[in-house]
Amino acid sequence: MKKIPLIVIAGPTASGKTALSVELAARLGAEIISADSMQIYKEMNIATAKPTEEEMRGIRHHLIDFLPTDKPFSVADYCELAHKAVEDIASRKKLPIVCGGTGLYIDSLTQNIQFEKTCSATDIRAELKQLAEEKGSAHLLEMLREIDPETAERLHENNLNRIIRAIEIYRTTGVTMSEQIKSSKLAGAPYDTLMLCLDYKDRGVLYERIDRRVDMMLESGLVDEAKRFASDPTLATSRQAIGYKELAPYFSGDISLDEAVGNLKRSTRRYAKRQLTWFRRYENAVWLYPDEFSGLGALADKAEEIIKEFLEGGDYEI
RNA sequence: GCCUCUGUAGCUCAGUUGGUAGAGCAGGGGACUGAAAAUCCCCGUGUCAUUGGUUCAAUUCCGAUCGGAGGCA
Repeated sequence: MKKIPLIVIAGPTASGKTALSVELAARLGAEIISADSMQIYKEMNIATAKPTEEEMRGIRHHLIDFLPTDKPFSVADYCELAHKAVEDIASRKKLPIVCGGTGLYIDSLTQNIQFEKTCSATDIRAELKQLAEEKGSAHLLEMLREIDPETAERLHENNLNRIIRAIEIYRTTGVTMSEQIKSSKLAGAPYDTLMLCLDYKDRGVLYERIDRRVDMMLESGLVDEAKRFASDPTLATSRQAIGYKELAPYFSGDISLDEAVGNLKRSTRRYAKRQLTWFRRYENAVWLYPDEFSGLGALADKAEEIIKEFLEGGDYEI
């Protein structure tokens, strides 16, 4: 059976993914599927740098701006929706472009990771967290060792979130994490994927873009937006967004706005670095460096050339 | 002009009673399978301002020079 071709545009925050993906979609008649764990939420517009109507230039975008901020969401949910979106786009003979900075989402989609059916496990999570506070995270790691020694071996004692998650998986599904990982790979890759990654030859240029973008967010009203989300403890996921949690200490009067903005820029830089670390392990990725091109047009020319070459090699009905 | 203090990592500063140096922050690298913008791990060679002297040995002691800060005129 013929596979669906999938173009992925990945890169750190503020690298110019949105502009490039829209330009390419316009040229190729494609549609865009976002792979961004925060742009999924409604109302969180400024901090997430969600593309505006103007920036989308009439290109159809999937999986942005659809979820209420109090709703939890997970990779499994993302994969379910994203696979549907890919099928939908392909059925209309259009090219799907996945664009985003959430590496976990990109990998789970392109590698077709299978997730066990399970409901939310917030009660188990809370119980384990309580236990960790009483007996320490080393104790939880030992508990995990009893259940799943292979996973316990890979996890660092301090990485409590992961330890809890591994125990949680076993308790809710009866399958250990290492078993789940093994079986999740059996399905194989469902798409022919072309991975385009953005980075800057000069890291300083990326960091300047980040600083500038944060300043623009502030001018657009980031402080007001953050006020609505930063101090609401019921918003488990959405309030973790970079841009909200850094401003929270300013709202509580603990630090000045200048200091909070400095922290926000630093958090964004560190995030960009983590994203690059994730993408660097892609073996077949084609890397593009915007600071080596004269502008968006030239960058898109190059990307378009690579994509066309890729599509010609596959005899697709797109 | 005189006096005092000061010059060590990108920044703020420790330190070596003389045997060429280490913290915090910044920064860099890495991991990643249901919270992932989350979570976690690892990484410190730098003309110790310049220059002359004392010494087996000077970043450390002494002198001069050049920066910086403060005080007195």
